[in-house]
Amino acid sequence: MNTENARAQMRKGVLELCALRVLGRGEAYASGISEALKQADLLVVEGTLYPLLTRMKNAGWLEYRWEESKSGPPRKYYQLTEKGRILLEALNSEWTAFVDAVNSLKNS
Amino acid sequence: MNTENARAQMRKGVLELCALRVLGRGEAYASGISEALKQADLLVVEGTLYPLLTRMKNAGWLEYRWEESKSGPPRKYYQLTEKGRILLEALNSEWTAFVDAVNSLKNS
DNA sequence: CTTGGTACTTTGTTTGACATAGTACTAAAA
DNA sequence: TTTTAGTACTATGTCAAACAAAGTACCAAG
Repeated sequence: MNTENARAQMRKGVLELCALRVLGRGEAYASGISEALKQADLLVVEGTLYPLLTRMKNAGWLEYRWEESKSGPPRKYYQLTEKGRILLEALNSEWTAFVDAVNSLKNS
Repeated sequence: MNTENARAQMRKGVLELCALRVLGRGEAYASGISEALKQADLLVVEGTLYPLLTRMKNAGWLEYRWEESKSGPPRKYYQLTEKGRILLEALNSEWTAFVDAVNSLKNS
């Protein structure tokens, strides 16, 4: 096992939070979100991101609109719903508590 | 979806790190590790912890010795191997980088 | 009208946590 | 002695979700 694998494992647990955080900045489409995660060294592949967005949309956290593109097929621009915004706040709190919990194991 | 579920998801990605951190303090057996994780609000169930320890032992990160108990069957006391200690250091670094990465998504 | 690039979709595989039941050992109660 | 309760470890099956890979659709440039 390499540590690359370890980061992949860690990533899994917070993918939703990460995607929501990106969308918290404003609407975006899949490739844009993917790009933002890549910038943060939290790369995910298509086969993960698209189903994730669909799940979150079905859960009522996101909604989308189609927008034409000059360089290819139309894009689905996602944005947070009110419900999604509330969830994001809750997940942010969870994340902080979680990080503290893991860090508390470090010593002693 | 409740946020309790969210924490469960987050937990999954770092279970190995958490178990290794507990063992970094000194040898321990399954119930002791479970107790330590519970203290940190990172509870895992038997069906998760035992297979995890076995996987890590098979990977060469842990070894164990049997010790008799006055109140029940003998216990497997696990401890880090040299390989496990090196991995723990690497995972600690990964963890820090990972937390930074997720936090970098928070604003802008 | 074919080629290349982009965007989204679909299907199958794999991994690992979890639930549950089962085995084994000890000590104390009936 | 036999039964019961508590503790520790093991084994089996299920499920969710990330991932891999192939497919569909749209556009523009050659």
